Amino acid sequence: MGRSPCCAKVGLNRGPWSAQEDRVLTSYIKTHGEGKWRDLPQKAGLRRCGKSCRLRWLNYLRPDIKRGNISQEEEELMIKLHKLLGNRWSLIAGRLPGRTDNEIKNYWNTYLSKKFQGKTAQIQLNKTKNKNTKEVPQAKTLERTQVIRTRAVRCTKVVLPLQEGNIHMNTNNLELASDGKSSASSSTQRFMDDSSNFLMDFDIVQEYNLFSVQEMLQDSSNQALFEPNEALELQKLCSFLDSEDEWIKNQ
DNA sequence: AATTCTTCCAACCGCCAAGTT
DNA sequence: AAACTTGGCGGTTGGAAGAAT
Repeated sequence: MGRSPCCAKVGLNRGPWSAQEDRVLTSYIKTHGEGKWRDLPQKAGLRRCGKSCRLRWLNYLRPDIKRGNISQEEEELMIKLHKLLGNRWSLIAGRLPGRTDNEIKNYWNTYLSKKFQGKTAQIQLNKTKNKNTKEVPQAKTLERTQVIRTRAVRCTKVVLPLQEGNIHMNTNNLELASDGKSSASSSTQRFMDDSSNFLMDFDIVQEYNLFSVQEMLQDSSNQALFEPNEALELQKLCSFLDSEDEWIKNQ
């Protein structure tokens, strides 16, 4: 009973990957694509756990990965997103093209967390160290706001109907597409066709912090955080939740 | 030059939720 | 419905590399 291990761990390689292992994994994924991590090691001829293969590919071998030299712009974006989302590394990484959650997490824990120590409303930044001798701006301040709590889950099938003129509906009525296509209404289909799935990352039913989003959207310096269509969707979501609250109060 | 200390990050671990049987 | 599997996440750690003594 209980959770079985992802693989038999006996006789498997552990620790740093060799160049040969990297080549084997890269070659296999280029031919067969990602996924089926459990079976991959055996099929590819690697003496590694499937999880380890997945991690190595996602965090290091993927062709679209940028490594190192995090720019000032990326750092500022990281700080803003962390302020908004907290330790939701995968979500933050999703807003920083080419960066992985592991890299963001490491960068935060190594450099940025040291800047933002303390629990007061305003935090002095005084750490300047950076591996690449890049100077980090000093004496910045960061206002602490509540973060939007999201769930670290695969969230691919929750659809938020956000069309203009949306009627009131209880959150229990949020439409769930059973197969991602057949049950999608025109509004949900529109949403799924949208280039941005950003909003689907949030669990609005239980943990959405409306105030934080509204506050964030009102701050023009945060505009760069979102694509125009994403900002629009967030604003629609705020309006929708506002009207939803009103409607519930009136029942 | 040798030793100790510190920093950094790749990799591991356990947990959770979704998906499958 | 329950049991089990899979994929994904965030927290933590071990060891290599660099800095300090």
